[in-house]
Amino acid sequence: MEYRHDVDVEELCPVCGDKVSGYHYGLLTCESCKGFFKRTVQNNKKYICAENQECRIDQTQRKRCPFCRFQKCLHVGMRLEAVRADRMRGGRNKFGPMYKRDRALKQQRKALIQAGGFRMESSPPLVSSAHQRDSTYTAGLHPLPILSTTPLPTAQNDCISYQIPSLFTLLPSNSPGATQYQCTSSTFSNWTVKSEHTNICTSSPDSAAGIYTDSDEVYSRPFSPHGPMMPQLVMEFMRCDTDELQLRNKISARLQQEQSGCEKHKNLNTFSLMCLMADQTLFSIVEWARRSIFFKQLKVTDQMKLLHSCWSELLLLDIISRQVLHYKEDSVLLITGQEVELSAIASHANPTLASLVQRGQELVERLTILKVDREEFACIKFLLLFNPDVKQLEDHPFIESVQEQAEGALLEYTLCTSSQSLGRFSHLLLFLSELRSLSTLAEDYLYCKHLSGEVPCNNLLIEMLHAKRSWA
DNA sequence: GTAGCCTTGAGG
DNA sequence: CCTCAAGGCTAC
Repeated sequence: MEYRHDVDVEELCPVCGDKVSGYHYGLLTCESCKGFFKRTVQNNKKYICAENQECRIDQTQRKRCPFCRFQKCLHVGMRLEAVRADRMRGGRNKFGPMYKRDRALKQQRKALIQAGGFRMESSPPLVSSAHQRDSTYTAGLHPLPILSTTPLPTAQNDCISYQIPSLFTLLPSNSPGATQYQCTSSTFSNWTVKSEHTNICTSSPDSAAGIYTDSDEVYSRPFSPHGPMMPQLVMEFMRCDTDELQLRNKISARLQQEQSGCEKHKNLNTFSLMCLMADQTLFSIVEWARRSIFFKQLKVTDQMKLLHSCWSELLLLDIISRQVLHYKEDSVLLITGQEVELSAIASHANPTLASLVQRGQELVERLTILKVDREEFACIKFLLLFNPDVKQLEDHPFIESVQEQAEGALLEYTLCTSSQSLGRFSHLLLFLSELRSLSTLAEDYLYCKHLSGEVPCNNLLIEMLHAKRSWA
């Protein structure tokens, strides 16, 4: 459509295409999608899709599948946290400045269009590219991307029996309903991809952290019925979390299998065992990401870039959070449930490793004093995963928006739970940057060990170690 | 349950 | 004051 002066720029609802009535919950939407989003979030509605969770949502069909409609609302960037837990009317929220910026950008663009006579379709997205990705709901089939990691090195310590995994094979093939992710050729628009719908509305509680079912009662305060509630997004993050006990059993079984499967394993040293454990934990991290809200909406290429960039941070966070949540002075709790005395580690470690452990332990102690909880760790995981600083992301606006949402959710959560929330919030952000620098050191250490042939050939770990260096 | 219109109230 | 994005109300 050619720009006409009497038609305002882009005034169609990104969810259903109806006429926009203003900014609602983070972006310009129509009145009906505003109401639908509000009802869904306020009443904690659960919908089920009767089809394949890929129903087309437009003005005439939007009533047919609330599940897909809500997924689309989330996908285009409507913000759960903009629905007020206390139901207070009127006033302004924190999105005010964002709306203002967006308006200014739209004005600017309108002026440009008027001046240059540009065609509408070629205009770049302003707030989020997500709605444009969705507006083209069928995917062109394009060649699969080639994994741009260096070839796996030959095993110097070839005692590990399982096949070579690649992050790429872990990501798309195993995700149910996500078979449509394909790399788009550069001649096609970046957002020509069939969107996979997240499943947060119907996700079963058993896939979540076990104890957390799905209601507000998790965080509502008995003494204050209208008081702080668990922010919606934090609830979603918790739903994505891995069940610790299940994971413990799975990894313990896997390690036992590895050890009994091969005679040579009998004398696997502690370091090799730790690497195996890290490798298995990485698998669980990839699985967690794969089933997580927002992440599964990304194209595989972006998923890989994000995971390649933050795997060591997530791994380290996994270890640290376990120590904080089950704090025991002077010992380290492994993912298998075993405890190792800190003094034993110190006596066997070389100076580099000892200093890494020391720094990690300091972080654990600080977080233990802060009493950082599962919910905060869940937010931090998303902050690490959705890192907008990663280079060459195809859907950078979406990833940036998730980062902002996760940060907002964490802030809101600390507001609910702490009397000095700002101090707490900035402590947590500080922790984030310290975790990042520590993970870089740990990664370098591991890479050196790998080069000297001391890391067993547990493939995902090594693939990750190589990936970042080949991306760089 | 949906969606159009109404009321509210902080911020400019 | 006015604006406008929240929540509320209600005919359908």
